[in-house]
Amino acid sequence: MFSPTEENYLKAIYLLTEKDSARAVATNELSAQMNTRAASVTDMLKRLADKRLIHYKKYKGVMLTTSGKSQALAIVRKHRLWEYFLVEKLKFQWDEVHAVAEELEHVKSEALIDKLDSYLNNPKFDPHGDPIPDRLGKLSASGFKNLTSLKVNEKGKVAAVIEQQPAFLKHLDKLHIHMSTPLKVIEHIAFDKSMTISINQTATVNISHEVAKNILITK
Amino acid sequence: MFSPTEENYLKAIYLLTEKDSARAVATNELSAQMNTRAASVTDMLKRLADKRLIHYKKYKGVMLTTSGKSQALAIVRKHRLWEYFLVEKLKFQWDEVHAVAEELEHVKSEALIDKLDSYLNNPKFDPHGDPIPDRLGKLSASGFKNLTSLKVNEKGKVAAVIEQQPAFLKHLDKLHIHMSTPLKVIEHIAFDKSMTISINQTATVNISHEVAKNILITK
DNA sequence: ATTTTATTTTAGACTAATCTAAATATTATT
DNA sequence: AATAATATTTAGATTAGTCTAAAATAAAAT
Repeated sequence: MFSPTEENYLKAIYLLTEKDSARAVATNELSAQMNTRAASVTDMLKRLADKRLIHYKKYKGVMLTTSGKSQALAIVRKHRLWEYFLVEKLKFQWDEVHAVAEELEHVKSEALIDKLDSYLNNPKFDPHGDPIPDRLGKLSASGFKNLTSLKVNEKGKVAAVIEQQPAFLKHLDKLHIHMSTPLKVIEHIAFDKSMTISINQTATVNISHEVAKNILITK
Repeated sequence: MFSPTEENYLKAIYLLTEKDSARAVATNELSAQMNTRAASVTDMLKRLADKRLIHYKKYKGVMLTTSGKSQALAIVRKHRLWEYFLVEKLKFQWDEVHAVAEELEHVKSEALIDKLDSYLNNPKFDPHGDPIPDRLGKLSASGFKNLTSLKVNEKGKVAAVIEQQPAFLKHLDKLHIHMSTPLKVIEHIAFDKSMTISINQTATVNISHEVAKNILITK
């Protein structure tokens, strides 16, 4: 159907607009996300536009068509299901699974993914808290808040993380912050936007804005 | 490390010489196995020879080097472990798994395969009865006999099948011949080399030489 | 409203893997 | 041993995906 490279471009466009699917993605944004040169992106955008997977106007950036979005969701579904499998069944750490899932997501078999989904009991969120689209591309609405938006004394549990680099995830491990860990805001430091929080009612630490903005919270 | 295509050529050479690793594989044999033209095979053989994965003399065919063989065994290991996973855990039929495993075998992660191996409790044979190499490339010796070599009244159980095309496997399903099914030879028909056998002490049927030679038997 | 800077696109080239058609080797047959 | 048939290799082309360098466009700054 589509090559792994085409799939990766579609996925990248989707992920860059996951929060705001109306906006256009710039060529340079994509080249950064894909680790390629802008010229290569332009080449690929022409091909994807020919296949009616994206809306593309020269110099104006790119958006997914309905068909492109449903393709992208299918790939994201595969990626997140495999991540869930790797952590739940094969006992990988949550910071180790991304690279492997990048490869597994391109294996082409509807039956494989549907059977994997059943085998895992149709999980709704992957190990990083990201929603897993169902066969039809539907996402469970999360209603998560960003940690930075909580007021002093507000509490919540870790529901998801945005950044998924191993370096970031290992940092959270060191702080004993995991999925479902209870957090409470002690203080916002205006000077550097950092926050003091209590973790699991035991430790109290200061975390940078950079870290806080990558943590999503639920009740 | 190696491209999926390079891996496929190594695997093909290995499988063609699994019974007799001393013999050379001809270009045309490989082109048939890989569904490509002989000219493409020649191109690839030059590349594999440059990488010291095969011994190659123009017009004289090809053999794996020690390094090529250990690469090939690693790929065969992945293929057969994934087949086992697909049948045992995801409940695929044994005739459905080959194509999917062809893709999964190229996913590059030592950790993935080792963890999968443990998760499956280090199986020694795949769903078709073929031995699964261990991490070091070692195979469990099977000592299976070909069904065609059994004498009248000799008994045994199905231990493996050679041909793995869905059409063949479905034919066996129809005859209720599966892994471990007890068989007994009733008669050899000299005229067409077919055999009459009893299956599971219930049915008695005649099977062609073509079918019989693809079934391996153990006690 | 120009000019400068940044972004994006085009032009042309490269590699891996494939193909067809033609040339060359090997093997089999008379 | 010469010839015919088969197998293999070479030559040259093609496609996907990438690159660098240069040209074109858009956005920002004066």
